[in-house]
Amino acid sequence: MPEKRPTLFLVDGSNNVYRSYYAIRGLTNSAGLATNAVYGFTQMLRKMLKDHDPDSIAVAFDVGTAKSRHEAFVDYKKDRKPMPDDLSVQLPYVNEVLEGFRIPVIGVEDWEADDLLGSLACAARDRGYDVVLATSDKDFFQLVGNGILLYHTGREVLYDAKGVEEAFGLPPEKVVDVMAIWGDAIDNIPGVPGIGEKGAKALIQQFGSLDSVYEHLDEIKKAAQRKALEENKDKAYLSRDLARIHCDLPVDNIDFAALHRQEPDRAKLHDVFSRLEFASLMQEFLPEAPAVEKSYRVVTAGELRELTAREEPLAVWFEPNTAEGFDELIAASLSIRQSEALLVPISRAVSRDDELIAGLKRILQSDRTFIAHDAKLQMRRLRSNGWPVPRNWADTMIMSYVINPGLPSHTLGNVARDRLKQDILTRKDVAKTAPLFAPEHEIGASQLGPYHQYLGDKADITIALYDVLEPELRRDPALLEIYSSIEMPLFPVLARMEERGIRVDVALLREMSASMGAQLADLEAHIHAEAGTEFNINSPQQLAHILFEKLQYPVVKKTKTTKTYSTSVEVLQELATHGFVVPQLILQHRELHKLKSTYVDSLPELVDSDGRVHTSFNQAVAATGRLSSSDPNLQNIPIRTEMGRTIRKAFVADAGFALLSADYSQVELRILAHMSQDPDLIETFRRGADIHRATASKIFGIAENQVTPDQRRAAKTINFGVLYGMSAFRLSNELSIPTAQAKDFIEAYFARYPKIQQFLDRTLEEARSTGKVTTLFGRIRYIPEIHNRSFTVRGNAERMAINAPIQGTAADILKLAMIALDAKLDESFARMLLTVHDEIVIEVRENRAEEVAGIVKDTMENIFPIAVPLAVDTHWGRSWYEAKE
DNA sequence: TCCTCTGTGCTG
DNA sequence: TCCCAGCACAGAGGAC
Repeated sequence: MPEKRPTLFLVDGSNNVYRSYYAIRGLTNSAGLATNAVYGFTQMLRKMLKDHDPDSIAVAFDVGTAKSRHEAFVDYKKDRKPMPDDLSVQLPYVNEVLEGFRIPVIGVEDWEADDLLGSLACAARDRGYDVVLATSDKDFFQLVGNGILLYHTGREVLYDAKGVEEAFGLPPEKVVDVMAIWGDAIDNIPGVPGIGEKGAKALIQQFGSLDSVYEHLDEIKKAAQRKALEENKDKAYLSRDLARIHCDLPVDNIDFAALHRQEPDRAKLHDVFSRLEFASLMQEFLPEAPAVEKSYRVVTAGELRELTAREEPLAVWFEPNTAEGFDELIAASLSIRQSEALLVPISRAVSRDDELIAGLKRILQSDRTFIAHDAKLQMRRLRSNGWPVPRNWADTMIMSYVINPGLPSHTLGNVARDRLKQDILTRKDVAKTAPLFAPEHEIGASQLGPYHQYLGDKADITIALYDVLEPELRRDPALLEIYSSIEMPLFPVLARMEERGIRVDVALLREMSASMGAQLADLEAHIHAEAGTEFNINSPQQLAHILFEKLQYPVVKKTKTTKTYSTSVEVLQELATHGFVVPQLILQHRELHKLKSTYVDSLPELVDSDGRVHTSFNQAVAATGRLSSSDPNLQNIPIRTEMGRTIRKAFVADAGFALLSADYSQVELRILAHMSQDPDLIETFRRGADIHRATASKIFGIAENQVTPDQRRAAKTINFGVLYGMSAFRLSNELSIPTAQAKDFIEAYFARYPKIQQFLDRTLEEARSTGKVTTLFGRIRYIPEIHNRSFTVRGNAERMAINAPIQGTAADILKLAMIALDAKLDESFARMLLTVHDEIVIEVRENRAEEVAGIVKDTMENIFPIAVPLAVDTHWGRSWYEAKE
C-alpha cells in the first residue's frame, strides 16, 4: 500500500465567518457584544479538527481589494454591501480563537481569497499533501479531484470528484461552464439572465461545455433560452472567467511545514471563550488538559478470553453496514468499565479474524447481563445475522424512559448529554469523513481514528449511563417494577412483531392509486376552472390567496403562529355551508390527496422483499407510556371515512391465515371509573350499559330510553372531553352550542359524577405539590409547567396532568396483555403483528381463529382486574378491513 | 440544493 | 383561550 499522504486543511476564512454570521442569529454576550459569527466559526473549527484530525491546517483571509477581477469586469462586486458592523467587531475575536488553536492565518494583499486558496491548494498538492478545502462556497467544486477534496462546512460533508458529481450533477471540470450561464448572485457573476441553475446544468450536461453550447445554438429547443444565450454571449464568457478560480498565483514564500498541527493553547482559548461567554466551550477547554483519558482499543484474542471468564454486566453495541439496517455486522464494541472499550472487527472486508468472532459468539451465549441502549435494536441485529441472542438484558434507553419519559429524546447521544454532559460522535459524523476514513479499512487498523472513537463511545457511554441510571431506578420500587415487569419483558415481544411484519397487497394499492389519481385530476381541473386560474391546491398559501383575495370569500379563521388565513377543514366546511362551490371541491381533493400520498402511494415503497411491511415500535417516545409506531406509522391507518377505511383492505393475512383484531372497549373511561371510584360510572359499566346513553340520561335528567341522538352525542363528547380536560369553549365549538350552555352541561356532568370531579382535583393537587402524576402502576410523568405564570402554558400542563394517568394506565394494561399473550400463543398458529393503543392485531390460522379469539379476549379482559369489567371485542377476516366491525 | 418551519390531517 | 398522545406529508423560505 502506498504511504499515506499528509492532509492539509485550508479553511476559507471569510466564507465561514459570513456563513456563521447568517446561520446563527441573535447571539450576544452579557455586554451586548455580538458573538454569533465567532461562535459558529469556532464550532466549525472544533468539529472539523475533531472529525478529521488534519496533519496540517491554515486559514486564508482576503485582505484589501481584488484588483485583478476589477479589471476584468467593472461591475464586479460593485453591489457587495460593506461588512455589517456587528460582524466586523467579531473579527478580532476570530483571530484570538485562531491564535488559541495555534492555527496560522494566511492573507495576501490585493488577492481574492478564492484565488489565494486555489493557488495554495494546488501548490500544496504538488508538494505531496492531500488537500482539503474547507468552505461552503460551491464555486470551489471546480478544484476538486487529483489530490484536492472539499469539506463543505455547512453540510459537514467531504466531497471527492465523485461526490461533486453526485451533489452538483456535473464533474468538477464542468463547474465553471455551468457558472458561466447560471451566474452567482452572491459574487455578482451575472451569468445569462433568464437561465437558472436547472437550465444551466441541463445545457452543460447536453453539450459538454460553454463553447459547445454556442456552437450548437440552433439545436436548443427552448426559444427563450436560445434567445437569452444569443443576446448575452459576452456576459456568459465574462462570467466564466470570473467564476474560474486561479491556481497559479506565486505562493513560493509559503512554508508549508509551518502549517503543521499544534496542540491548542488551552489557557488562551479558555480566556477568550470566557470573555465571549461560551460556557460549553469554556468547559471543554479548561486551562489544564482533562485528567481521564479514554482507553479504546481493538481487542486481542487473549483479552476476549479473559472477558469471557468474567461475569459482570457487559455493555454491547453491534455496528451494521448501513445506519438503519439490520444487514451485515461490521464491528462490535464492548465495555465493562467506564472510559474503556474493546472493539471487535467483524467485517469481511478487512481484518476478519474468525477466532475473535467465535469468541464473541461464545460470550453472547453466556448468562451474564448484556447492557444495551435499545436492546430491541441489538437483538434484531444479532438475530438477522444468525448470531446468538443473549438471554439477559439491561437497557439504558428504557431506564432513562421509565425514570423520566418526558425527555424530548432518549437516544444515546441525548441521554449522554443530559446525564453525563458528554457529546458523542454520531455515525453521521463519521460517515461524512468517508472518502478519507472508510470504516471497513479503519476498524482493523492499529492506529485509532474517528470510527474507533465512535464505536468505543457506544459501549463506553452505555455502561457509564448504566452506572448512573440503574441505582437511580432501584431507588423507586414502582419504577423498578415497571422496568422489570412491563418494559423489559415487552421488548422481545415487540422485536418479534417487527420482524414478522404484516402482509400488504401492493397490487390492490396500485389499483387504488390509479383510480384516485384520475379522480384527483378531475377535481383539480374542476377547481381551477371554478377559480378561473391554475394554482397549487396543496399549497395553503396559494389556496388562501385564491379563496380570500381573488374570490373574496369571508375570512373565518386565522392560523395560530403566522396569523395568516387558515384553510383548514373547519374553515372550508363553513364556507361550503354558505353555498360556495370551490371549498366543497377542495375538501374532496384534500381527503383524496391525503390518503393517496400518505398511505396508498407510500406503503408499497416500504414493503420488504418478503411482501410485508416491518414497522418500528418505539418504546421510549410517548411521554404517557404508550408505544408509538414509525417507518411506517401503522397506528394511523384510516378508519373513520369509508374511503380511508378501504386502505385496510390492503393489510392482509398470509394464505391459510386470518387477521384477528381484539380491542378494548371504552378502556380509558373504565380506567377513569376505577381510579375515581365513582359509584354511578362503576355501576353503568358493571351492568354493561351504553355508557354515553347512561351519561346523557344523568346529565339531562331523563330515562335512558328517552335519550335523543343529539343528547347521546353531547354526552359522548363530554365523556371524552373529561379525559382530556376539555374547556367549555371547546365543547361549545364541538357541539355548535353557546359557551354558556356548554358550561351548564359540564357543571351538570360533575354534579352527577362528584367523584370524578374529586379525582381530577386530587390529580391536579398531586401535580402541584409533587410536580408529577402517576399511573395506577406508578409510572411517572413530570409536569414541570404546572406552576407556570402563563395561563395558556399552565392550562396545557393541567390537561396533561389529567390525561397522563388515564392514558398511561391504559398503556400499562395493554403492555401486560401483550406480554401474557406472547407467552400463550404459539408461533405456529397465532402471531401478534400490531398494536394500536387499545387494539392488538394477530395473524391466526383460519381454522383456529375462533379459539384464539377466545384466548385473546379472556387474556386481555382478565390481565389486571379493576373495579369495572374490561371488555374486549374481537373480529377476524382476510384483511384488517374485515377484522374491524 | 438541503434543512427547518408551518399547516394540515390521519389514528387512539 | 381552542383537548391528550403520536407520525408524516407537502409547500415555502432562507442563502455567504
